[in-house]
Amino acid sequence: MQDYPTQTFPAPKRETPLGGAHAAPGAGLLFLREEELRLAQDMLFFAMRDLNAAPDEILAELGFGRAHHRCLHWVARRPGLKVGELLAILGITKQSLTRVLGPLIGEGYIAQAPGQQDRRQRLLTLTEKGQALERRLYSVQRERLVVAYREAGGPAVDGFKRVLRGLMNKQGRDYVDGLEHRAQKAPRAGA
Amino acid sequence: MQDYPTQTFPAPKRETPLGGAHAAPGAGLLFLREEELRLAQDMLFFAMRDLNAAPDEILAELGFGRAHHRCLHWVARRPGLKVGELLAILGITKQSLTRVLGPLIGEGYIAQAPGQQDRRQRLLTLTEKGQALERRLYSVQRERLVVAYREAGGPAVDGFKRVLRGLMNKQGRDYVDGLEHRAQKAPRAGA
DNA sequence: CGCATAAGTCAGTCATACTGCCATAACACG
DNA sequence: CGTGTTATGGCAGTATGACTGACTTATGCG
Repeated sequence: MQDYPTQTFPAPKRETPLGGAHAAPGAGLLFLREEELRLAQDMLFFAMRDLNAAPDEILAELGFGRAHHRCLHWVARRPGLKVGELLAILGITKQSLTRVLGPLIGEGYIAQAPGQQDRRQRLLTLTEKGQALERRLYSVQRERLVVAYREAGGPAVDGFKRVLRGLMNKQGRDYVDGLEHRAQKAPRAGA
Repeated sequence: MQDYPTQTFPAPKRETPLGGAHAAPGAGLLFLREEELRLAQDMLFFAMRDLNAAPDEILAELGFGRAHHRCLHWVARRPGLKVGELLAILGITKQSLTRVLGPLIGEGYIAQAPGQQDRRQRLLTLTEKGQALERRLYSVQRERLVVAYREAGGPAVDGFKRVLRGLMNKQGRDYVDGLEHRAQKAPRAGA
């Protein structure tokens, strides 16, 4: 892993000579100003960088990378996932997936089973070893998520999810909507 | 770029045999249940994947990648940024940065100028060409952000930022707090 | 003057993506 | 039953973005 300095670099300059371009669209919708959208980019960058740092360390010890984490995560989330479905979720090519999935299967983290209706399919599940690793990776991210969620509070979490949902394509929305439906919770993101 | 199918894969299984582990921590804090935190991971994955898709296409045409986008973004955000500061933000090594920054400077997207107080420093700024590209990249992400923000509404955006802030390390928080302070807005995330 | 700092550079490695092409097994339909 | 399609797996080659370690140059500072 990489130990980038925790150094607090000097406060931002804010001389951006671009500030006035699409600056104030709706007056009432201040959160649509350029500066707010730029801030969203900044924050997403920092959040993803810092959220992935801890899992990356664990993965590096085992000779794995983020791609392996993504595989483990999605197989954990959807046991019995087909290879083709995993490809559609990850948005990578079959060959790229093979190089990640191969070692995970070879080292006994993920198991394959032929589909019952369609025996061409290889349904993916986590072995006990795979579950152990995936839970370990989850739990270090969990710590950070719990702190952030608890500090922010329920309504903020709700807003967080509403915005994230809006950033996704239909595929992702269908997935999360399906989850919420199954969980029979109060619908929070009105389609 | 990659054209993953918009295919809506079948609804999730939800047989996860792990559901009961840390399932219900606080009763009143339902958003801290395992399923909620897993959902956060899912949604962040989809949101980042889909938010980056459009810029990736533009970058690919020019022979660049996401790393170049990150450079352009941060130089746009903080004109006159020092190389060392950029390294601290990106969290990569000098050598990795060189390979990204080199072509951007060589092809005239980013310019360097010696620091006035300290002439060892190379202060980074966007050239006009660089500004044009960066704004093009920004604007395609902007579309998606605007839709998400507008659909979600102001309070949701506020919650979105609160949670993201909680996911960051101190470095990022100092940065965004500095921005908010400079913008003299009502403080929303109590430190 | 001597050490520290900011930045650049060289050489080698690794992980993760890509493309194109081919193989195998199983399903599906006329 | 045969042909075409689908699901998966594999090989060869390439590019990007990350890494480590060691070295150089220019500058700042005590």
